[in-house]
Amino acid sequence: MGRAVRYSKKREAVLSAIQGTDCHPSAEWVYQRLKPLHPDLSLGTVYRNLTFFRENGLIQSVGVVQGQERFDAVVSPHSHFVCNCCGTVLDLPGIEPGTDLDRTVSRQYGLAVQGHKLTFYGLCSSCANTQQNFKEEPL
Amino acid sequence: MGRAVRYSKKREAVLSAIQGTDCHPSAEWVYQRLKPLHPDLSLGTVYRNLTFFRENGLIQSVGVVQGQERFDAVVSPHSHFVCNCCGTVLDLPGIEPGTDLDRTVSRQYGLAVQGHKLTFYGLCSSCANTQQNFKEEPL
DNA sequence: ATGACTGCAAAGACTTTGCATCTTT
DNA sequence: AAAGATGCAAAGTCTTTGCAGTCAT
Repeated sequence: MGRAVRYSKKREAVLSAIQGTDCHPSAEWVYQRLKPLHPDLSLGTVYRNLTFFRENGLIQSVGVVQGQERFDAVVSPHSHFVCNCCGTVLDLPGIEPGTDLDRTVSRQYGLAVQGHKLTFYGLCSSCANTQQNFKEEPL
Repeated sequence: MGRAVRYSKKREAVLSAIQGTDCHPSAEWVYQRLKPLHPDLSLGTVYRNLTFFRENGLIQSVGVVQGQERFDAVVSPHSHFVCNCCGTVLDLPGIEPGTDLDRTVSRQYGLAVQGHKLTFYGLCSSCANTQQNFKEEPL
């Protein structure tokens, strides 16, 4: 039988932190966020719990953005937008690739498809404005 | 004016290595591949050239797979499949999300979309067989 | 009591970078 | 000769892990 799982205040806090934000946080973000409330929290614990939650399907990875893995507490299918400039990650509800594309790929290529990620890249509004300013006031 | 770019044997070799395979290599793979032919090649040079090529649009990043960034010399739009078990990356030509989805996202969310990545995850044929064997012969 | 969870710090893995040297132009 | 490219090794980041102590059941 599988290993028993016990309650822990830190674990609960880590999950709440992720579920309570829409910024698709990194491990470091969660750590910084919880450190004031849990002064003895360690970064290792954050990593261990993120792995635990992902393996148990409570959160999913959005992928690695600018060197840091980002997580999402929303596990229902939806796409993301990543700002190439500041690394902000946004949800794009309603944006999905063609219907049942997983099955299409599975059949067409004979692969055991388990899921997919659709991620858009570009500049968020804020960074787009900054870039514009640079254009208007070249060095 | 921009900085001049000069020819270099190593740079050419790095690009050829990527263009000459469909395995979507990592920096380490390129390094190991070229080391016998260029005994004085350094890993730093591989990284510097990969960055150079990506910034100049000669290659693109497929994303980080099992901790290593993977590259693709095919920069025309196409999707990928990543094996969650062995990390193999496959091209999926012909698989694309809905027509002009970039523009749809751009309009619907007011974002400056520059592109997207559509990646499927699952088990490749080889790993799927292995998993099956495990099922058939449980511990 | 048992064994899961944690803090701490060391180790690991991947990537970047400073500087002297070599190469291209 | 000027400036870009490289080798080497050190440093930088992010993440994982071993171990002893703590906490939940």
